[in-house]
Amino acid sequence: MQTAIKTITQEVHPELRTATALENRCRDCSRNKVCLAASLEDEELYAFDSIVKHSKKLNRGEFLYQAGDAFNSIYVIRSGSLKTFIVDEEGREQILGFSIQGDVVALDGATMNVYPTSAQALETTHFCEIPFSHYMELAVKIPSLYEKLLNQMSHQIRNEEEHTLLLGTKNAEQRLATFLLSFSKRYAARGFSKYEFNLHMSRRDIGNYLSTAMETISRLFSRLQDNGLIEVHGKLIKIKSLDKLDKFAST
Amino acid sequence: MQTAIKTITQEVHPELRTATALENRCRDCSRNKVCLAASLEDEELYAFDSIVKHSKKLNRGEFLYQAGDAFNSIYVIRSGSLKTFIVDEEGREQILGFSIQGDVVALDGATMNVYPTSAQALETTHFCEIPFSHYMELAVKIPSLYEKLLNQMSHQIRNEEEHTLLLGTKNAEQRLATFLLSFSKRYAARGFSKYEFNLHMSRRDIGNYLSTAMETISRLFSRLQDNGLIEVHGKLIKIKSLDKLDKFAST
DNA sequence: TAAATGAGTTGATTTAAGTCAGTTAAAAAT
DNA sequence: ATTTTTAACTGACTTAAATCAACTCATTTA
Repeated sequence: MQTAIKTITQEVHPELRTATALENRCRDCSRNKVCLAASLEDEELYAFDSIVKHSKKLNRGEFLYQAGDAFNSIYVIRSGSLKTFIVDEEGREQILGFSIQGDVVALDGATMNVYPTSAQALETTHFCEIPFSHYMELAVKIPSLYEKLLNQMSHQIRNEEEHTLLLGTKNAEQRLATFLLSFSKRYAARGFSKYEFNLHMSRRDIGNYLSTAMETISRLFSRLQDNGLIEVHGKLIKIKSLDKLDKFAST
Repeated sequence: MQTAIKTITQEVHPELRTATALENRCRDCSRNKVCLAASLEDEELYAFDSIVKHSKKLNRGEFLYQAGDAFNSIYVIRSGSLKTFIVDEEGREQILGFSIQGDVVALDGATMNVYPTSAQALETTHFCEIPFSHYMELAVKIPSLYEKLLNQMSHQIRNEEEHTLLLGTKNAEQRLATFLLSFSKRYAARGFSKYEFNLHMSRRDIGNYLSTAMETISRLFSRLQDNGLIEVHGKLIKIKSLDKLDKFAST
């Protein structure tokens, strides 16, 4: 089951993948429809472009920022993935979310002096960095930038609410099924397959996010597989029946 | 234990309490330092004032809005309290938070067509209503209004994150202790006693918010009381030792 | 290429908290 | 005031998931 079958799921859209090297300007970027730059006019896009640093890269395990670091920038993920987490007084880690391509991260730090949480790459990950003070200066001239940010933030609030709903109303199996469905939807929304994808985080991370012991996560993956709902090949997950998984998730 | 000793805790600041009837304008409002109106110049405050409806009132159990209602306004609580919650596909309710005086509510609906969650009064509660579209129009002229909103939203994100941390890393007793401490802090920040206050929500609601059965909440109140950390008189809670409660909460 | 380290899986056992049930206390309704 | 209804409390018992432990597989380092 641990056979390292490397999926090519992330590569079904070569124009997205290979574009990375070329896209040093927002106007050329294949993601400028979903990014904070979305729906800006030519001239506005040019101004926006000029405040963005386009080529930040992290390897697996490296931090984008850590709780306590001076807050300067927010980030948009161009490719790859990361986890955001918080550490309590006793040193216990709590994962708050997993961010993938197109997601804006560090919004919880906006309007604070330091990042309140940490963000760590789960694989090689490319970002655009947006210095927040520059963004806010530009927003005075282009109010739609304020609106984009508000939009992103209210969505982030919604995500946190859904996470709370997940933890509060569902048992471990339903939580895992919901987790898988949520990744399926997010990948689909980005043009990738909703039936197979890599979960780059560890089983421990999934368990932490779902408030469930790693061992239980492992057992549940096996059970879902035994029931024919999914196929598990290490980090590669194939969903055999979205419908059935959906029933498992809610009932 | 259930003796209905009505506390006067909420009334230690008569100027705050009695002000309600008089405060039909932001400039006269005792809360204009903490509200979205905070730090506006005279003229700006006047403009802001003109878009606000100041005298919305709900009785216990009445809804401020329900999930699915058309989104129009955000609200600031002038006095009283409410719970916000979400209902899942199966009809299970999940309480997301409790809001008290000075809190801004409905931010998760901003930038959506309908409220994604519901808000219900826990007692007689007074609000200012702020039509969102008017707010956004005014913000184009007064960019600091955008910043206030962003500020409120990032704080809301932080609150949700802390809630997730609470649910994910602490056992039932620590969760309840943390819950009490959080109310203590919030009341203190508003000029009320940090040692005694009314929890206007039911034990069931507390349990729901903390992902803990109502019966367990009841037992834990008794236990904390037996250990001399708090005194419980129905909904009135007196904290006997903040220090000890703090140790209970984190260790 | 062997050893070491870490991630993941599976089984056995324990436990924190849930559920069920009965009682008491407080509000609400008559 | 008295009854009815609802909320809160407490005890007995059950259970979902955690913990503990042993093992496998994969990846990294020597």
